[in-house]
Parts: sequence; structure tokens; C-alpha cells
Amino acid sequence: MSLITSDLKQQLRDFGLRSTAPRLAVLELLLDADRPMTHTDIVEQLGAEQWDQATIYRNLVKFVEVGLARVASEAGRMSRYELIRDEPHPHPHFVCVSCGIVECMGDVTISASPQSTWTDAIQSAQIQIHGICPKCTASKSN
Amino acid sequence: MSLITSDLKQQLRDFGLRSTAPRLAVLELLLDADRPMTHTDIVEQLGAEQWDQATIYRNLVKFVEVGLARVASEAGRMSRYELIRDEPHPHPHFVCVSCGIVECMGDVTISASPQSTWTDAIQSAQIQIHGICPKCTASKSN
DNA sequence: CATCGACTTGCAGCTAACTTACAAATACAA
DNA sequence: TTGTATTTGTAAGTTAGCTGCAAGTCGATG
Repeated sequence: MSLITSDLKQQLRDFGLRSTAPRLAVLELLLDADRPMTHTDIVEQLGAEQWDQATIYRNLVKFVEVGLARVASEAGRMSRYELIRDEPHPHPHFVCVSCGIVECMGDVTISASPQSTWTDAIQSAQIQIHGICPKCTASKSN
Repeated sequence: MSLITSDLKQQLRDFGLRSTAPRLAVLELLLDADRPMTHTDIVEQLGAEQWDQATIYRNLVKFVEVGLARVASEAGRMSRYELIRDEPHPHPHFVCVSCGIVECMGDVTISASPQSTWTDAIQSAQIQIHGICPKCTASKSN
């Protein structure tokens, strides 16, 4: 077993979850992903493993429940999951309202003003920018 | 027929849609709403009218198609619709990730920095703040 | 390192939001 | 008023996601 896999096992236990093969696989996939992924994405990428789709669902839900992951968007009526990581600059997500893809906007900073009734709620909230992604913009202009 | 209803009929025609009873009712409901509404919300509020749910769905989709309305959020796997209006200050939406309710944050202004690869896409985009609304925060602390 | 209870998985079937096919009804241009 | 394209009602279909249950597995404990 690699050192890295061993770390992942420990991370699962740190969050109060048993370390099982499907959980490790999902965790590893999310770690490597550069954008939030749907359940379908994950099942496809783990295709060779043949784990039941319900197992993957339950694990994703569990990850969110314990705080390992969050639902980054529900565009197109499909939840997209991403790991929660310690980040120097929390970044907003760009969500394409046409194709549903979600991209992390690492280089954008958002600030809100002024103090308002929402100030409390905005603490630790996620920001999404909804628009048409470059790819969809291109294909629409045909 | 009231002057107002007559205006609504004209607005439908301006967008290339025939003016029908269910469309007028949906349009009027969205006009009066102070937040984006789900298909279910709308069917319930129009309960007395007994229009088919598929008709309401198709009209909502049509409204979005012609630019009369937009999907303000898909929280909880339910689309929430709002009319597109001319607004002096486009406002972000607060989306509760717990109960899915969407509120218009009229008093909050969001600014993005710096210029980035996203600058183009952000033009005319919608901003959503995802968090836990005050009501859900209260009920969770019980 | 064997045991056992609690947690997980696989399976199959269910739910709910949304979509669609098709025939009947209707808006509206002429 | 009439003709036609659009819209509606009805019923059935789709699909992401959820759930009950029996069988399997993890890992704390002895």
C-alpha cells in the first residue's frame, strides 16, 4: 500500500468513517479532480471497479455529511461534489447554465458591500457565478 | 378586463407568445412574487385554476426560452424561476443549501477583481451566494 | 488473532421532478 | 368567420437520486 493511500485511509478515519475500497477510490478521484464532479462522472471514471451506483451515492452524501466534501453546484439537476480543502483564497465557481459544467475561478476575488442583513449568512458561504461558458458561447454562435 | 391584464397580454405578445389563460396567470404570479418560485410553488398557488402541471412546466420553459424569465437557482433539484426585469442594480441571490429557498439580496453589491480569463463570461452573469439561511441556522441549533 | 457488533455494500425497487407523444382545443391573422 | 399554427390536457416515459433489506466487512475488544 502506498504512503498516499495510507494517508487517505487515515483521513477517512479522522472524519469518523470506515475506510473501505469504494470510499478510498472516490476520495482519490475527488482529490485528483480539478473541478467538481457529478455522481455520473465518478461512476464512469471508476467503471472498471464495478461498484454499485447506490454505494457511490451514499458515500458522496456521507462525505458531505461529515464535512469532507460539499455540493459545489446542482446545475442541470445533478449534484457536483468537491472536496473541502484548506485554501489560502476561497474561490468562486463559474457554473455554465447551458452545459452545467463547473469551474473553479482561482484568480477571482469577490467582495460584498455594504454591511447588511446578510452579513452573518455570508460568512463561510460559497459564491457561484452563473453564465455561459466560453465553449457554449462558441457553439451557440454557429 | 383590467388595464393591467391587458398590459400582460401585450407583454406576452411582445415576446412572441400567444396570450393564454395559464400563461397570464403564471406571468402575474411571477410579477407579484418577491422571490424566485418553483414549479410546485406555482401549481399550488394556482390550485383553484386546475391547470395541468405539464402546461405550467411548458410555459415556464417557454418564458425562459424567449427571455421573459430565468432560472434563478436549481437548489434541491428544483428549478426556481423569476422574471427578468430592468433593474438599476442587478442583485445577487442568496440560496440556502439546507432548505433551498432563494432570496433576492437587494442591498448587496458584489464586485470582482482582477481582470481575468473570466472577464468576458462574467458579463451579464448571475451571482449566487450559497449558505445557510437564518431560519435554518436557528432550527439547526436546537 | 479470533470474535462480534456496528457500519457498508449490492441489489432491486421506489420517488419525484421533469419531459414528451398525441389528439383535442384555441388564439389570432387574414 | 375561417384556416392553421400554437397550446393544452392526458397519460405515459425518463432520469437522478433514495431506500429497505439481507449479506458482507471493518476494526475495537478481549
